[in-house]
Amino acid sequence: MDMARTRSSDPYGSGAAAASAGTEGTTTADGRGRSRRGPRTASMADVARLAGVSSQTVSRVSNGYAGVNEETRRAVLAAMKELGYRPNSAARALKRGEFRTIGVITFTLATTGNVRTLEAIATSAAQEGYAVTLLPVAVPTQDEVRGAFSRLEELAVDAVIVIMEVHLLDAATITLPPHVQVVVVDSDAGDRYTVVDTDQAGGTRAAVQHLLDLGHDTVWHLAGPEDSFAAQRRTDAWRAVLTEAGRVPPPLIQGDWSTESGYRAGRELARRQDCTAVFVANDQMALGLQHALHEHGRRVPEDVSVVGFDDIPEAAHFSPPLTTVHQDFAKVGRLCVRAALRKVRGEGAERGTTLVPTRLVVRASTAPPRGAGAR
Amino acid sequence: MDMARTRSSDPYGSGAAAASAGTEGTTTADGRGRSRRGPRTASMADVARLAGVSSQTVSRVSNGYAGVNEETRRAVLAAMKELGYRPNSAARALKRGEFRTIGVITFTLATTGNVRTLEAIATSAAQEGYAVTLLPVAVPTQDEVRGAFSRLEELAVDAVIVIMEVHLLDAATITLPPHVQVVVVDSDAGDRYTVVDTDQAGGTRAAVQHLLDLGHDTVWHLAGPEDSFAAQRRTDAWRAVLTEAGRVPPPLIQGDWSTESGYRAGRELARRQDCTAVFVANDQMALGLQHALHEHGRRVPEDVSVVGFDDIPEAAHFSPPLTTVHQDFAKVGRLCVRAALRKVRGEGAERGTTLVPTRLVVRASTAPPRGAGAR
DNA sequence: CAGTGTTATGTTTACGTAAACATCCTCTGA
DNA sequence: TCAGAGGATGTTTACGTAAACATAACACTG
Repeated sequence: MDMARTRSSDPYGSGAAAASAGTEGTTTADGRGRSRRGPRTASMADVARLAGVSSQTVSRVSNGYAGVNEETRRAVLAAMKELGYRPNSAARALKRGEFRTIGVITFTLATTGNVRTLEAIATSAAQEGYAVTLLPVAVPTQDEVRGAFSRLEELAVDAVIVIMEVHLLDAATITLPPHVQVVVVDSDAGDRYTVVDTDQAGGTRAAVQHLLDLGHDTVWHLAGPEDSFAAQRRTDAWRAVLTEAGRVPPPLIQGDWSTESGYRAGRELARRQDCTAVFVANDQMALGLQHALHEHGRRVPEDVSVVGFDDIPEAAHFSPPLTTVHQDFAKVGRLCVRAALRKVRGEGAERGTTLVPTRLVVRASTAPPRGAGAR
Repeated sequence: MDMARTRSSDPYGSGAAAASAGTEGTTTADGRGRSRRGPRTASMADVARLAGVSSQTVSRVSNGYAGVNEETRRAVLAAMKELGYRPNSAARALKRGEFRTIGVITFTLATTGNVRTLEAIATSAAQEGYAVTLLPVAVPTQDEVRGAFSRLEELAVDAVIVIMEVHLLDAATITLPPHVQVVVVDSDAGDRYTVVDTDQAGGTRAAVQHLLDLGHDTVWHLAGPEDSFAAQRRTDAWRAVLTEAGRVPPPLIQGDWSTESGYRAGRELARRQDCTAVFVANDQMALGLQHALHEHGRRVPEDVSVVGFDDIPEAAHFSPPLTTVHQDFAKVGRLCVRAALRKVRGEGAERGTTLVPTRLVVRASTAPPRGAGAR
């Protein structure tokens, strides 16, 4: 569509490499080249020779350009098949100046949100013909982040999606070469980057309001780590809703997204008889919290109501099933890829934040406080 | 070490690109090349010109070869910094014939095991200077798998790690070019591929034996999907242990790894009063199972003992905390990368299976059956 | 002080692809 | 019958890097 090309269905689709299938996995160095293993992979020149055409014609067939005689095309395809030809992506990338690859920098795959987003990104990217290269950052220090970016720059990548708190990014960004596009998830830096994020505030409002509507006097909050913008946004919104409703926000409790930290927080909260409702910043912590509450004889939801955030598939099977804020990770991933590719294609590198809406899923972990009937 | 090189600390480490930092994100096409965005990125030739040396000397500095005069080296480094030079990975890959990238084909990131393994792979690979390219397969059909491999072949990848059931791989493999190395997780095809896997049988034996030792007459089994080798292996081992102990294996219950399927299975099992112990093929299903049992008034572990598999971080906070088989995903990932790289480097492409041991973690979801004290 | 290394650097070339340009046909229409 | 228009194909070249092969300068040795 975009040129004079036909973009026919992938010519290397299936059944290639049959010719050399029986070749043993030779580990010796071959004639030319530097100690590469196995029989050298066929190049366009090889195909061209076999088909009796020029390598340019092979290129044309390979890229699906119109204007190749049907007979010639068939001959070339046959030669490709016989030799098990595959385009060399390095040469292609070098020539075209693009890699058809999106890099994803993420800090951890331990949180469901990151994983689900990553999966959606990979799927969307694949649909667009892009591959996804993963760049894990072991420790969330600026040095590490900078190192990741440094590696990424030498990496074959057209755009970068960062699933991470940006303030770690701030100092590191300066080393980014100007042609690499960045999209960020979980950030408030919409003025500097393109940001795609879940509507943290909206989700939080729904969650907290739900608890207030049930009749709870106030709502406690188990927050995510301080350095997460998502966590911070949820905390801010929680405080705002309570203040607007004329309630006094109880002291903030700090977690780190992990189930374990939820458990620790739960042990604290179980002691407080005045705590009847908790908004937890993610489902994993909510699980730990429920565990602790249960262990200390505080029943959910009779004694304490709990609302989570994420709606991981497991949440429906917690004890009790968790009321939580559903995030559309798939959509976040899709939008990230779309934004990244729009940037790559130069179709308006608009900055700003795109918010993906959330939805409150009410299950069995929330109920009116005891004595609410008396009101 | 491996050559006459010094492999000095990365010359592009930090603070590069400062010169062109202020450049607006120009979206126009530049002079040469095809409509690339932004100021063309500096090449070796540019650096060489600025530093007053040949590009080969730049190459030597870039790759940390010894035998470059200290003064020259400094001049080159300064020029690199000023121009914000980054090696072009496509050209590098083309020249060297390798991409420094490992491809990972996986079917889903919904199961903790896959994710944890992937994360470990990415981390190990990064340490070895390799990037990881993710190739999600949407639907587990042979066509899809073949498509993934087809894409992968054109992708910049030196080796492939497959986290998937191999029988899907069987028919698809034929299209793999001979120089791409494959390592498989979760397979019994050790004769054809290099396989790294958790010691499914050992873990299962420990789990089932633990339940028998507690005094249960027999142990039920909630299995993973039929097409998973890991699931199949666990099922086989479960049956073997029971048979060896002279017990009759109860009918098999089929799940699909998901919490939801565990819940459905749990509803079935809750009805059977003769079921006092269940070995569940993964923790996520165990969560659903516990939920269903609880919902139907069957207490864990008083009425029914449950053992899971995986030891996900959440398992310690289930209600009750889950007794489960701990898998060392990190080690699996590391071994995969090591095997893949050994193949890439041609250091013995040994086939065969490497097993990573497991460990039974006893928590609160298992107990003797009621009336066991009467024995 | 010619001979022989050694060290530092430059020149040529090839990796595989695809854009740009150049041919060479075969029609069409006046 | 031939100019001209297209269609089909070939030739040249460049992408950025790095191996292989020069070369030049210098320090020793006997």
